[in-house]
Amino acid sequence: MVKQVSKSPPRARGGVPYVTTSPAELDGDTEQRILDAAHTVFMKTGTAGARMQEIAREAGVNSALLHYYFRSKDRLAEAVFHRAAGQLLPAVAGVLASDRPLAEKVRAIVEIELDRLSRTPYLPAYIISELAHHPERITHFISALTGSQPDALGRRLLRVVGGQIDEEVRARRMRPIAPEQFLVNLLSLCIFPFAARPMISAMMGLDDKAFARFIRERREKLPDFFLNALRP
Amino acid sequence: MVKQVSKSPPRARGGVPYVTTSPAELDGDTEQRILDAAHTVFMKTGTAGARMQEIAREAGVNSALLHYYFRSKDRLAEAVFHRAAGQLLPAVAGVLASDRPLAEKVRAIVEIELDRLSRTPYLPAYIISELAHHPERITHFISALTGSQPDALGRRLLRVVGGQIDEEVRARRMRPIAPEQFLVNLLSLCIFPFAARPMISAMMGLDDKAFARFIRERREKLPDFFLNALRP
DNA sequence: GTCTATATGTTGATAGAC
DNA sequence: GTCTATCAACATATAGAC
Repeated sequence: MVKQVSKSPPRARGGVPYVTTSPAELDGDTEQRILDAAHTVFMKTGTAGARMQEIAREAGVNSALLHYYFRSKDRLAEAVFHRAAGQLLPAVAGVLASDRPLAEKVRAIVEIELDRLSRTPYLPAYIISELAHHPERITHFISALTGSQPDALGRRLLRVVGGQIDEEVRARRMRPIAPEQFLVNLLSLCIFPFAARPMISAMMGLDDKAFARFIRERREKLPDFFLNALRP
Repeated sequence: MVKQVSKSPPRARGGVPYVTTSPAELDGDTEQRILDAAHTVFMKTGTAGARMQEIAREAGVNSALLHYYFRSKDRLAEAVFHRAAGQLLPAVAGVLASDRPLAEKVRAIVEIELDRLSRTPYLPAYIISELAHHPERITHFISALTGSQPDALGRRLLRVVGGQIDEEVRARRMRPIAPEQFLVNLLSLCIFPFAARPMISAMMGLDDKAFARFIRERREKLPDFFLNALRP
């Protein structure tokens, strides 16, 4: 029942120099292949619905190897989630924390996020679903977003953006809005269409191509929509 | 393997007159209690993660009864999803289809949706997660939304709203926007905060109370934000 | 590191008494 | 309609050979 905590993972990846690509390394080493396979399967079925067997098949290895590298399904799930979480927002956080003008930030975020999500469209649904069923993974989500404590980053971003909003308001270039609402509005408009894609596509009768077109139009029009909302 | 299709469900609910509340009916009849319990459990764990046993416990009955009423876990999941899907959007669809002025529709939808979701905050994550893992349930989602064919309702709404937008644009009261973008923007702003609640709460350090306050502020400010975005 | 074989525990589902 | 008892099918995880 109680497992020894440190049947240490086979090796820490990273600093091995001068390794002439070994046979296993040809298409990425095994651990990486497993992680990728797990990512694919978890994405499609959700962690609870996924079978270790299928992940092994997808990775082209035996299922015992998954346990050799990741010890348990739950830890594998954590690893995958952690990596996935690192793809949703850190670029956005970087832009927000910078000292560029607010309007420029909005344009940059819309572009960055819509481009990224176009490449990994299932990411939002996966993250949302995972967080709904495993609230304890919020920690992973945050730490994937940054190295700092849970809400330290959030607070910093709110302060920075809040400051910029105040400036704009004082200069009569913007109507007041709470920075929390500002951020949630922006993220909602970027992320939700992907999270709710099946719904949206079905309701409006969009096939894959039409959806892509819809997103391209969005990428172009959304920044103005958002910025107009804040004109005084 | 092949199951006879029609070991018909025990009875069709609905038209039984003059039934002096039988003992079982006192706190809702059994089928209803099971459905409610399943709703709760599926919501929390997701369908794949849920256990029939736990649903039975939650309903206060034996797990064999679940199969008596719903035949299989999958059918129970369908029933729950169908009912849940009917809570997310039909009120919105009703407002959109009406002949009220566009601005009024926006205000009504924000209020209706935020009020409803405040009462059932896990609904969006559940629907999103379920649709991501079971694309085949889109049909249920749509038919729960209306009696009509898959995208018939969507098309009608787009036509109505599109017409109203055109009017407003011609009268120079609104800047042009595709009705698809209009609707997705509105729904994004209403629904996403609930779907991504754990993320948002963690990043901004909101407890339950602060989140509720956040939503109340949103209910008040969102309509103007949205309508301002479309000023010419 | 990677495989085969297997232990161990759940889980959805059914049979049959009441 | 509701319960008890039980089955058959998996799924996760480990042992141990190579």
